Amino acid sequence: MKKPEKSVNVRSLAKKAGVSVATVSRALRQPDTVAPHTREKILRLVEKYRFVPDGRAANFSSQRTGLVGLIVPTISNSIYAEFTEAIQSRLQAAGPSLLIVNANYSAEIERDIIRKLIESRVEGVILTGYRRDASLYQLLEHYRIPFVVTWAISPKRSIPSISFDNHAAAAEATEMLIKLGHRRIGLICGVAAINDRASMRLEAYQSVLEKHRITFDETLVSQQPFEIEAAAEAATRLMSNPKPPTALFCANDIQALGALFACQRMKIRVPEDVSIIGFDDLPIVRTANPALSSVHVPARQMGNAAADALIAAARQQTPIKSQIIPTELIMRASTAPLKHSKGTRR
Amino acid sequence: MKKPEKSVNVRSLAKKAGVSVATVSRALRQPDTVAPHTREKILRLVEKYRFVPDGRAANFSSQRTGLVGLIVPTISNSIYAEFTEAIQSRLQAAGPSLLIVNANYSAEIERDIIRKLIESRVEGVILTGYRRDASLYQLLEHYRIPFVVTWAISPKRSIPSISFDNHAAAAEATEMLIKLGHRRIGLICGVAAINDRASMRLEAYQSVLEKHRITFDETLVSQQPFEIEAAAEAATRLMSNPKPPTALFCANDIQALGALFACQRMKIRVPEDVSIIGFDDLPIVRTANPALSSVHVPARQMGNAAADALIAAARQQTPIKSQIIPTELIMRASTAPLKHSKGTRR
DNA sequence: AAGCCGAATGTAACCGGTTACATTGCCGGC
DNA sequence: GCCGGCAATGTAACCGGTTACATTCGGCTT
Repeated sequence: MKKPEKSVNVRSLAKKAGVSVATVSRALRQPDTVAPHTREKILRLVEKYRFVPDGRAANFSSQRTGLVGLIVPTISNSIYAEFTEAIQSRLQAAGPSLLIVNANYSAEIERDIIRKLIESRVEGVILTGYRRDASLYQLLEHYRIPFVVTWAISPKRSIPSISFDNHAAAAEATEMLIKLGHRRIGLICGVAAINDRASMRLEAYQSVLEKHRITFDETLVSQQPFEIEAAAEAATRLMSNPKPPTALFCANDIQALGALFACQRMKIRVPEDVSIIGFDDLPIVRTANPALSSVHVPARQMGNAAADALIAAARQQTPIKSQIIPTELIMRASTAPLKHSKGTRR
Repeated sequence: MKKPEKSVNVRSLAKKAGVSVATVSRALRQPDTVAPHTREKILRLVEKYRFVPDGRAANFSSQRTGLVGLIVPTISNSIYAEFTEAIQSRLQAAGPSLLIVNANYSAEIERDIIRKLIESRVEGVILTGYRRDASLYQLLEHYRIPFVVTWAISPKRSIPSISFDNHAAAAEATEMLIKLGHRRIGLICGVAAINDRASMRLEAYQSVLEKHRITFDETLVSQQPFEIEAAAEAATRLMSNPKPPTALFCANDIQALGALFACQRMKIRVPEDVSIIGFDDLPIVRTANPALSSVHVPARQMGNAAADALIAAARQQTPIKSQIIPTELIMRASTAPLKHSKGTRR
């Protein structure tokens, strides 16, 4: 009762064309090594039978997959879209295809993904963040799969990273708010326990406060998943503090927008009553009212550099060199010097 | 001078364990068909040598890939993120992995992608929009790869689609604006020539105007790529019209936000001076000020249904049934009845 | 005319699991 | 004591291209 349908393959095609399998394969891969007449006869048959060679067999046999894996924590945030597009266009120019996978901020999912990528023998992996089980890095090394960490600087020499410096970038933003005279500075950031980028930005915030002898006030910090609604609620809570902050540093632009909208609802003026600085510099925050100050993140360059590095590593056997790409704090209309309104602390 | 490194595989492992390759394979795939003692000996070796079986060989040999391809026009718009996540979680429960690819609104890229998906012998393909070369559908059919169109209802019976109705949804929004008394209604939408969803929404807008005997004014329509800045500029242009529209229908929420921000800049009040309706119902428009009215798109259900349909089609050989999923026009604070101010506004 | 070269093509091994089928060995029933 | 039957394991074909190496043959050199 089985289907008798033989799928067309190089052997059946070779028979029809009256040539050998090697000739068919060559006609498709290296057309100029086949006599024009033979080649055309074969290509006509390929067309006629709509032959699409089995890529698995092809790269299984040739021992090359032409695949690079990219693991991002989410695809909801469009900052990763820009990053992904940069990687994709670089890879496309060089050959390999990109396998985009979404780990959803889960270490377990990421573990499974990495395993699957190794199973499919990808020729490179781009990781987001450095914090993960050491055995995963060992596995990649064991299979000689070049990999590179992005969006975070790896603290270990053996783990190459191509990234901007989260700590420095967040510190710069916090410093700027202090320079503007702010002392009560709220922080809305991601959940540090599951997100090393959030954790580094939080650390930077704390260390800058400490440097300026401003006591850390836990009630001014809110760790939230990256959903605008959650951020808006967090901002509402922070601004309802008996001694509300005069500035908010949001370690993510989605959260900054949530904070902005929440302030507008509460009739708290930005930047007159509260200054806001975001992080990522998404196109949307440039267009918002007021346009939000934000830390510009070099997503595109980072993607380009990571892709180039992997391509080079796959070609030669050279190890990947770590790079640090600068960020830029872009000041727009959402930040202003602190006004010393009477009756309040200074 | 070649590397002497033999990668570990079932054969080398079998030798070390003193068993046959079949036993190794079974120890990994069907552990209970192997005697506990043997199984543990093998698993210990797998652990020791960090053996990760070659998935290409595995699914090449077993003739199953466990792969489903998803082609989206962009990953920048977070509405696709929700859709993608729904698909991913359904597939994960059933087994297959999801290959996400970004066609970037380009027919050529999409053509290459479909070819590559066929080459890798995916077991299903989820497409966005129905408008594409017929030969691509034929190729998929020829290779017996189940596929389904989403985000647009396919006009052909032979092409199954699981989608909401773009025409009906856009018509409902336009009707609502008319019902609120608006007669001069601007439209900002995607580029109809490259985007069948945009084109259907534009058509719906036109047909509703016609139904209400409102003459179509070309200067009130702007087709734009989905970037907030472009939409903001378009809105600025539309609102600078000597006879500006009293309502804007934006066939995409990103564009609606751009329009909202542009109006705020121009000190045009929303909804007092101009009503805005968006499309997609992104979380961000619910939080914006004013919260935007928008056509809620069933991205999650559509993703679930599409994934389920492909899984079913792959299991049995049943063809996929088309489905239409309802949308819902959600009215929020950005829309108001037309005020009959004579001559002036503001 | 013998010998050589290179272009065109053919042959078959190979990539690394999977799996149908074969084999082995042990137990219990009769 | 023989044999059926089952559990555990082994053997080897197979998936479908790729490619190293072999072969064929026409033409050119000397």
